[in-house]
Amino acid sequence: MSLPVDEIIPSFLTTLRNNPAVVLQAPPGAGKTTRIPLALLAAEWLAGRKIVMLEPRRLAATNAARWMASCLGEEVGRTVGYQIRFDRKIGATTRVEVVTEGILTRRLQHDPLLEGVGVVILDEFHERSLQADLALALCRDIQTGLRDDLKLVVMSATLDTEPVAALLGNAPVLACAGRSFPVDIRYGERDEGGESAEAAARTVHRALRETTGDLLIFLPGTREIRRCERLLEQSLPGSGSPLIVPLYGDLPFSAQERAILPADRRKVVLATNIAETSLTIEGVTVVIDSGWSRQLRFDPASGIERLVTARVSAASADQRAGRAGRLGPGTCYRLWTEHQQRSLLPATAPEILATDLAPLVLELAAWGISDPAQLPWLDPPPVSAMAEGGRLLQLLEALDEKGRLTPHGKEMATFPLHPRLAHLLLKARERNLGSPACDLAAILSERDILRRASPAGGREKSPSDLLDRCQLLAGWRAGNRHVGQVDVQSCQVVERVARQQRKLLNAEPPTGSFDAESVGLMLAWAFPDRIARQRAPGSDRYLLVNGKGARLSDRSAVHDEPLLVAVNCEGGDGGDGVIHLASALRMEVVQREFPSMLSRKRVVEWDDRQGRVIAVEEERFGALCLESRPVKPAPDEVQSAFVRGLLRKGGVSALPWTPAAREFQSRVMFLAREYDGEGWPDLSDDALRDSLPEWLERWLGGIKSMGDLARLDLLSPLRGLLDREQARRLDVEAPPDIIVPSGSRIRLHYPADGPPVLAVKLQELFGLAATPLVARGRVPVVLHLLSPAGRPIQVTRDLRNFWDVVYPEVKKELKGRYPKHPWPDDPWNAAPTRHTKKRLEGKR
DNA sequence: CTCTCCCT
Repeated sequence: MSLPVDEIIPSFLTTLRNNPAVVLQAPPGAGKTTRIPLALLAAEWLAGRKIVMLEPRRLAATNAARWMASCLGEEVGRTVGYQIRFDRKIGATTRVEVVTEGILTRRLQHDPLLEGVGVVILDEFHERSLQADLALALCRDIQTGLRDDLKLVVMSATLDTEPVAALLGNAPVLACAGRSFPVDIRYGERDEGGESAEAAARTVHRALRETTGDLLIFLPGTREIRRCERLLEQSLPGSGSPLIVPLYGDLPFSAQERAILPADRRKVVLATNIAETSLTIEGVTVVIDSGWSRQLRFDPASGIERLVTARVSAASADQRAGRAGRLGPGTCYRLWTEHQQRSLLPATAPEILATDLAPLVLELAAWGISDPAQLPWLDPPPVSAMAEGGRLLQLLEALDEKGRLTPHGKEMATFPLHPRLAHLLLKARERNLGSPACDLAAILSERDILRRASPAGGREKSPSDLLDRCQLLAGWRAGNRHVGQVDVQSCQVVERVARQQRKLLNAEPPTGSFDAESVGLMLAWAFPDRIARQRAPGSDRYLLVNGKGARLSDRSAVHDEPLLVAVNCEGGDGGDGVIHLASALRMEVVQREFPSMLSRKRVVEWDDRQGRVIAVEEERFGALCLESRPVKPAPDEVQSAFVRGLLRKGGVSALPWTPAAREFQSRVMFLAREYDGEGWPDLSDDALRDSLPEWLERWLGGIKSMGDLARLDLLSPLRGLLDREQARRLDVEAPPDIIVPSGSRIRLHYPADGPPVLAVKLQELFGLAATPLVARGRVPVVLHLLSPAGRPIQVTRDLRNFWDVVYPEVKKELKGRYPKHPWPDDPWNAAPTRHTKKRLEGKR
């Protein structure tokens, strides 16, 4: 059978012979995965050296190897073999080795010269997995270093090939056509927003009318799949209706098979991204794409990942649409508009830009590199995520304080596990906890063995979600049939991983006995940055070591633990994160196991609730306070804590202001305005707040509570802000009051801006011609002239003019309204008074 | 109101 790629094979072989690297761009169905390695097998210039091909998935690796072997009429493991985790079919005569990503990385680390290998092929490179990017960087490093005879082939379906060709020293690019059928793309008429399940269900009805063949619906996650499934079951008639089948990674194998294999009637498959690349479904001619998928985001600040529902990229949408054109012409309904299509990102961000890079930092350190700029990258690993990865590796003792690989880190790098779990195993070995650690690490690294089906609630409380799972695994191993809570398939996978680790660690066979304390300890080794302290007794809110907040999920069996390890923690959108899996941790264990991370801190603080200064010495673990005991504070500590508390509470307005103190303040502020630049202190509230410790602290001796403070005379500290000369001038130039002609002493009011105000009954000023002056005679006061009842009559700064012009006008009306008071025709020569006529006469 | 997918 001939395939499209056959046409370019001769030119591919000569180009690769003459160049160190070639980029091959070919869409799915071109036949590159099987034809290229077989073609190289015949190339004499390879002189019998091996061909290693990288595949992103195990199934793809074994299928490719089996197909090539059958093309040669051989069994797998003779000329063509493969190696994936737990399965190796490679013999002495094998020349084509198909391997998955982790295998290639281990092999490169173990054999950095790639002895006996002539070509490395990176298949499906457009998927841009972290491991593939790393493999390319390391292979190119080998090629430009010690092995200039090594050939590299990058095969890609949709990637724009220029950047990778440039990275490989302007490698030639060969392209060939694919073999797929046209797909009719039908855009939606409006933006469906986030309601993808509803929109998808409606479109299923439409597609069932308009098309034939099976339907594949892409939805972001299980929640939407379940919702869409319910909607369709309610709206489709029972008999003759199509088969509705969900498909996602957490489903047991048998349920996945039901979705993939042909059915006896029309089929509607509701799937996640799993159907985009990993699984191919027989008989699909119609695709409905919601346009959304769940994507992982990594927050370098907290080292925590979170899943978001985001728009797919244009490349992803094309890949999804292509799923309808494998058998014959197909149809794809896109639940977004043609207009929105233009705003899609061209491609999904490569994994290296969006994930935890601690494993990458360890691989690079093992390769002998501390600065990633020493290697070629299509997208350099982000500096912040690399730094966070380095910090974590230091916590895990894999790197020393200078970022160099330690012997412990070197051993960690040999384990097929995340560095957290490799560290857990090595620490556990020292403590004779090897076998339980292997179980724990296996559970943490594989899919959850606990069945998710049961709704929230109904689960027993437990000190540890992980202790529960370890015990369930032990029960399954012992053949307990009542373990309906576990997924048998997941247990088998976990057991295989655990067995591999026991072998690597030289650990005892599993005993099945676990205790909460050692599970907590082991988890604290692996997740020292996820230790969390309960905010208050009984609360489900926690504070993590890194200072971030998190809330215990209802799905966790852990409840009301003062200290725990937040093993699976999902970052929140600014607010609290969610802890999905947790394990209790004993205080003494932290104190014993992490002495270098503990610190003591004396805290003297104002406590609002108790209304007094409290002093404690805290034992801290990062941002967490593990223990605090009361201490006796020094007087100066109390005072500064008090001031800080005051400032927090409400600034200077929280001080015990009296009218006299406020008046003093405003008088000084008046003079400071009048004599700007002559050294008067700024007594505004803002300035007082900023200098609170300096001017108030020494007056706080013996004050321990708000009650004590209320008895403080604020005038004294405020007076302390003036020097002797200023105090003298204040009394003269901004007097608190003025004696008016009637003999009354009247308060002057000093407003925040403008001149002072004298509010006085006008009769008390009879005979006075000149407006009173302050500030060495510079500033006339503002007179608020009042009626006998204290009502305002006139505001003026020109008293003479008032008597001459205004008084004659208003006198008549005042006389009518206040007949008992004197209203002389000649105010210049009348006696000033605050009394009525009668009293004046009586007095006389 | 739950966790997309893949790999040593």
